[in-house]
Amino acid sequence: MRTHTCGQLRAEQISQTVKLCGWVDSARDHGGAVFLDLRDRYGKTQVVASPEGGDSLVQAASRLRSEDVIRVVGRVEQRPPGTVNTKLPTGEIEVRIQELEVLNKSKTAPFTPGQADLPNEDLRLKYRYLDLRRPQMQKTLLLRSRMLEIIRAYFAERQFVDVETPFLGRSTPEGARDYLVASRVFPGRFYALPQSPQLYKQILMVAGYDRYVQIARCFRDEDLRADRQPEFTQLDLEMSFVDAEDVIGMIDGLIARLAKAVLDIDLALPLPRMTYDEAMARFGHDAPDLRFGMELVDCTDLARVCEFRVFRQATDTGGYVRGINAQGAASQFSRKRLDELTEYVKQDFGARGLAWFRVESEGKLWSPIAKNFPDSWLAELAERMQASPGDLLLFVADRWDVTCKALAGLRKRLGSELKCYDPAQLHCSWVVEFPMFERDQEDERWVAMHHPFTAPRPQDLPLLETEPARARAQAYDLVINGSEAGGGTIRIHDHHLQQRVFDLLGIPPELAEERFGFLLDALQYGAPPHGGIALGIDRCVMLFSGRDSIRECIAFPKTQRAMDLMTEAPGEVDGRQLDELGLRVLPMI
RNA sequence: GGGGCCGUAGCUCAAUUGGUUAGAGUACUGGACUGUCGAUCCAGUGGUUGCGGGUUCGAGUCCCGUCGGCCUCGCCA
Repeated sequence: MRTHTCGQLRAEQISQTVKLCGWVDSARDHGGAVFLDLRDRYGKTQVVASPEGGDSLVQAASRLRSEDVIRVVGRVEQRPPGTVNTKLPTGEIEVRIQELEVLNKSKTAPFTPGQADLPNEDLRLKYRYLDLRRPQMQKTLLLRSRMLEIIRAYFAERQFVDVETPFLGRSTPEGARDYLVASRVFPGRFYALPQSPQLYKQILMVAGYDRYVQIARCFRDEDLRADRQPEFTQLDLEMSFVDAEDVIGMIDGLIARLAKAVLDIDLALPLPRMTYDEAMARFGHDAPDLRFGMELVDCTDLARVCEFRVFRQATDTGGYVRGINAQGAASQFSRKRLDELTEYVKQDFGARGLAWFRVESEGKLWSPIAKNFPDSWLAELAERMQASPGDLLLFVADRWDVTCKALAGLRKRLGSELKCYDPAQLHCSWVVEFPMFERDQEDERWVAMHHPFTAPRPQDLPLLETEPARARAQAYDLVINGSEAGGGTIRIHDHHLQQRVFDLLGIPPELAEERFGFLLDALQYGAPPHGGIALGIDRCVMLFSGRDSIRECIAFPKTQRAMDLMTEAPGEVDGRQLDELGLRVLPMI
């Protein structure tokens, strides 16, 4: 039907007769001549209907509207002097229409790809096919496609085996909420869609496929966020006879290749590392944004010797007083905005409050609470915070975890609002040596921080039963611009150690046997040492393309309530389907 | 489950302290125009202000509820 695409024609094709197909992007009707911008995913080309082609041609062209699909046959011509469009790669030429065929007339669209203002997101999602016509969306999906191409090539070159694992598996006791699929053959029994192919890839290691890779779809029935969708794509891989360094090195190479190919950025390897403890101390977060400073400063020792009731109450009960210095920000934060920040740390992180000081000329600290402190103490605080005139100091006095969350939240918010970094910059690093376990506040038990198959550091083995809180895992997270882009661990390959960890997590042997019996069995049949990692592909595309929502990087994403506005999934089903599955829907109260 | 923002013409938005007939741009329809490229010019159509209730002489505006979208805490091994 066509000889060229709409982004292809240049001066070299002048005087050739060509056939183009595409969507009418815009039409400019001058009565005598009609100019049309014809669009496809490759670009735009101006095609012209003029009286030389006949009155009926001009009439037909004047009836065309945005998003009509047409085919034209015509001659490529040099544009007259002064009418070259330098904004278009094809702007030097135009196609003089000889034949015009309307392949499909479009209804007037609720919005068009060319319009200046982006419509609301719900409308974009309902008419996703229109939204996906926008060059911006096409650019992002093409970038995603290219990244996947590079990833597949990278691992193919390194003898990785691509193995597909089941979608229909069984529910796991820990982790995220599962999406369930009812079994027809076994009424009352359910498959679970995979949260990740974790167990299968470990089994593949036991089976001797010592380098496994898969671009795997994963499902988690949890609440959504700007960077979280209920179904998402992971680059999942696993390797045998490796340690953490081997896996990290493998991913270093991949990230560097992607950065070079996609953004033309040369990343220095190896990517920087930081331990979990250091990340929490310096940034209050296990995925710190290292594009800017504003590090957390511990002032607990100073607080302990002051008389200010709020600080003393925190330190006397084993809490901490930590702060950040928003350099030069004092004048930008009115009383009202500081109240907003206070409300933010209270509401979002459960902090009891926010103490703040403005650094005045001569370096004196001013604050409504300053009268609670002697000048010498304030001077010491200013020095600790490396305060300069014009700075804004913010402090949270609370439990360790609250100071972490609140200050990390403030740091992220202020870093963005104060433009502390170049949004186009790409900063990749690793956070390593995560704790093996964390305390479940409600149930008063230990839960695996990563997952229950994570191997502790060999030197921490004795701590498992004595001081589980201090045991560190052979775990590593890839952090890009303050986002967790992926994470992995070296796995337990010893059956006895796996049992010990299950015991510690309070998973009874019978339950472990029921849920993971096949893995525990497999570990006894010659399981090699192994480990791996999974990267969130959607998130990586988001970070590499500089978008701020994962939905912009997924062709057909779901809303915050996990609905697909185009297909209106989830939908109701026929009573007969429920009968076959032995299911009955209860009325919701 | 909690907190916040938003919902006005097909679309993007405006509408003074609660005050006359809810406006603009764009799209759409009709007309003019042979060099535009966000074409231009003229005219026109288009509204249950998401929905329901309340307060008021009077509600797009205030209050309550509800539906939908977004951000976020919890949650996400």
